Amino acid sequence: MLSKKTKYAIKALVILGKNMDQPPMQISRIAETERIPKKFLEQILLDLRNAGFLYSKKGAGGGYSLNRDPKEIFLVSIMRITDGPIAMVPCASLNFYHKCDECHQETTCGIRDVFVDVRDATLKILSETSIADIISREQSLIHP
Amino acid sequence: MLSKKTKYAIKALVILGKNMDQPPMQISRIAETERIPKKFLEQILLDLRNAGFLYSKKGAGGGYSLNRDPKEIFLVSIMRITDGPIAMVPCASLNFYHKCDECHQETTCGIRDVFVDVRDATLKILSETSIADIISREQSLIHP
DNA sequence: TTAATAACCGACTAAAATAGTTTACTCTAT
DNA sequence: ATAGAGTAAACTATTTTAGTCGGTTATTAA
Ligand code: FES
Ligand code: FES
Repeated sequence: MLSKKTKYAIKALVILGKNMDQPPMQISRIAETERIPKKFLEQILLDLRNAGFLYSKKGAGGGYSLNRDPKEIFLVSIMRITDGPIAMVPCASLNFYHKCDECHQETTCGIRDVFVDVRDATLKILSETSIADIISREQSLIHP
Repeated sequence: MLSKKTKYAIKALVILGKNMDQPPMQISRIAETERIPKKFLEQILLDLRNAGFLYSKKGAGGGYSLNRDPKEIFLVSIMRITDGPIAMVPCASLNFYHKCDECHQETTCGIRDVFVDVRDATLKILSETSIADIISREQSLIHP
């Protein structure tokens, strides 16, 4: 299951993606419109900022805005920041690899072999889908 | 991440799949060979039995064996028993659907739209891969 | 028929991950 | 100066996962 953290992150980025040409938006405003606990969202946006996705400005009139084109922010990158690995077994993870403590020898593990395929299929979609894509998918769903 | 429960379930079914023509195998033997906590494995095998995948026999000389062809036991069915939903968001689950409490209207949700695609890709692999496939993949990995 | 074996069952506990909250600090515009 | 708004670390609560415990029931073999 996707964590709430990841879901909130995507929602925040989508809102900021629709806010591109306007002045920065405050955490409290995002939190209110999406009904996300403010302090929790604060942590999440900070992570995204430290990862380079967001620009932030302190003080009056400050807030957050996207630091790059929403077409270039892909779900896979967000999920790696908020949830960590994409793969369902640690031994199949590209960015968070570690040995499975339950399996004796990973090179001949049939489970790993299957879940590498699952990872590839998932990764293909998540690394092709951007915040801009989510926004345009929502548009298509509203006006079919 | 795949739970240990699911991983243990697959491992147990693989062992039993290799044991098809022999007398039933005891929990304790499976637990020892795969280093799975016995009492935990007991629960898991019981679930698989109640779902109709295993045959069990009590008393001396008893144990567990597969109740059907390993070619007909697919990962998707096992995972649904041990972990529940395949989809990463509840609103995209076929067998364990429920509303997302974070999203206002599911019909126009862009996140859901993407994760339905992810579910389909995952589901395709998991519903095509059987215990027999895992066994033969392991053979291929051992003798390339 | 009794003892041993092995699955069955429900309730309990421990540990880890997730989802937050609290408190205090720093920067910026007015 | 002061109010607005992000930064940061530490703390707490809740939920999920991963087990454990103690006893019951069915089957076989001596
Ligand atoms: S080695 Fe990772 S699943 Fe077996
Ligand atoms: S409705 Fe389920 S992710 Fe939005």
